[in-house]
Amino acid sequence: MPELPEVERVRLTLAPHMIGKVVTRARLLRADYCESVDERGRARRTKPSDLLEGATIARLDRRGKQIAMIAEDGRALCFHLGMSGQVLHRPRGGRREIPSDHVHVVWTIAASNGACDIVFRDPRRFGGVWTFPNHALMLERRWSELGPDALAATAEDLLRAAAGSRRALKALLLDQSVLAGVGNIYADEALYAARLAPQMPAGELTPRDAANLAGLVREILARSIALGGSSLRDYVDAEGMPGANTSMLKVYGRAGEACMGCETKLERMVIGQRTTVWCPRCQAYPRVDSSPICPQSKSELRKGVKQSVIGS
DNA sequence: AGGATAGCCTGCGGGC
DNA sequence: TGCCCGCAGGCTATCC
Repeated sequence: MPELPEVERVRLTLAPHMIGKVVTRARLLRADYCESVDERGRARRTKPSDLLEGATIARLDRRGKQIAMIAEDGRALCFHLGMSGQVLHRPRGGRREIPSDHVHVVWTIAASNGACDIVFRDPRRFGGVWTFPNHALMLERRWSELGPDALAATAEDLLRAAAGSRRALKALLLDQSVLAGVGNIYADEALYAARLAPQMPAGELTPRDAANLAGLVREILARSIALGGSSLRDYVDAEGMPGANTSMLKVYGRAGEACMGCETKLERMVIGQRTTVWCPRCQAYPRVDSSPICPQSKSELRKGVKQSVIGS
């Protein structure tokens, strides 16, 4: 389930194969997987040039769970991996096996040390690709609705959205217009670390809670990036490598098991159509002053980050 | 208008 | 062995 850390790993592992390189060929194998617009923003059939054929890639950007490819001549596209999307680097003549089913886009990249393909596959097709004649139109059409990137989450971002709101705190964290990049896994993990109940009305968030929660969101995401992301089912980066953050998860996927802090059986509930796992004691609501200590101190988080090397 | 809900889509594991 | 069902969930459209 690619969320911000997994998407960032894809961006980081894709970058050396694409930045400064020329796209010699771009193929869309499934027409309905990509939407394109002309200079006036009107929908049109996708052409290879829309998918950056002939362009030199200037940079790869990311906002939340979306990645953008920006060409030197201004053309731009962005994509979302949805639930099952993968963007894989395949060297020409290489031995690396890539499943050939569910492939929707293939970019061929020229390089002095040999050509390669960048293969976008997405079995469940919850993801997609959107192309634009210029970067500004991409920002306007696709990224303007997104909140600040969750790696830079602040207490103010949360408090602004939470003010007067009765929606569940977890639903707020999952709202991409509040913070871009948090998904079901990291929402549960951050709320557990912050000892806040997922069903708590967002409007009850105090400035102190918000500061703590924002800091934990940043640190949990940063640590996961450093560890290569969380591989639950089929997530791998562009080099086909799974992530090692899965073993760091304290509540996600552990319903019915014991809380690592207090041994209480973790409960499962549904919030906003999403499975939510939480500790009814550590994350008590209404709050209880004498709740036990859960093992997710900031020092422990920092240790996890420092022990890993963040790629550039 | 904020907030909740259906629907998209495939693969997989459990139960029979 | 094989089939059916439930479940996984990011996002958009739609409804209340």
